[in-house]
Amino acid sequence: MPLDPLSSTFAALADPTRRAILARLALGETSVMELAKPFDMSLPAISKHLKVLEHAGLISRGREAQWRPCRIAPSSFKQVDGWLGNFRRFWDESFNRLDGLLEEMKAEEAAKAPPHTTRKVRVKKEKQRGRTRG
Amino acid sequence: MPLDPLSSTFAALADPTRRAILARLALGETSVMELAKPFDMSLPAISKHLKVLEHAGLISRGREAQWRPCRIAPSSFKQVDGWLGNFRRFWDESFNRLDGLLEEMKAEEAAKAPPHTTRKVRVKKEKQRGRTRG
DNA sequence: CATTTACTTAGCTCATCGGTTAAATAACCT
DNA sequence: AGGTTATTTAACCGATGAGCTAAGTAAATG
Repeated sequence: MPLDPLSSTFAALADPTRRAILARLALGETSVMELAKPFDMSLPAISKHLKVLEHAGLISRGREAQWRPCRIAPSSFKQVDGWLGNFRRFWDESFNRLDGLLEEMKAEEAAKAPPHTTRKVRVKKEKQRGRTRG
Repeated sequence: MPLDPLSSTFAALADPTRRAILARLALGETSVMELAKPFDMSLPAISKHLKVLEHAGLISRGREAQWRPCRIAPSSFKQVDGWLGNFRRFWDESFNRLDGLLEEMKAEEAAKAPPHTTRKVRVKKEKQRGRTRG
């Protein structure tokens, strides 16, 4: 019984070899041989890893003569990011819209009031770092 | 030999029960009993899942009388998000620089109307993080 | 056609994982 | 103290996962 897509994807990402393969592929499409080079591991092992990555939707594979070039496939990454988004507010303080609005209001206010509010402004800027929606 | 932190975290996320637990915890801190309720599963099983989540740095646990309240812990989420960031350009079109510049230009153009002094800053941040609200 | 190159499949081992039940621990409540 | 409630630990089991070697497939090349 196959796992749900998100589970397969996370499972695929839970292996350092596979993450290293993805990191290499982020630099561009390449062959299995090329991908295998950095690892002290048999070729079949790499082949399995690629199968796992493919099944997880993290890579796709083409055919060029005897080579099977691999490349990053976006969709599963996107899904992981989407899932992670449900929790973003826990670490990205400025993610929350209310927070964002508040910060903005403070900024507006601080923009009028000069020097003694500097500290507050700096705090605000730090919180705002990473705020991407609004 | 324990896995590297990122591997443990991804491994922890690769289970639907554990992701459901996290989803519940996103609504707020709660007890093991409460967390176990939705699942057709023994309590020890849940206890194990929580141990995995804790070891993965995804939750932390307190002590209140006989309860061990669980809550989301931000750090590992953050790390996952950070790792994912290396690949964001593959699915988030507005992440890449050219696109970002384009967005900025558009924003500048559209800036005739709205009365925000902080506008420019916000656009810039958006470009940096590469995420815009669609 | 035979060989080389690039991979994949098959079959094995061993460790880990997700689940179980039964028993242990811990704190509260008569 | 004795019991109830909340949770963990122990011991086990079947399935899966990551690695191996050896053999199989597929396409270019001598």
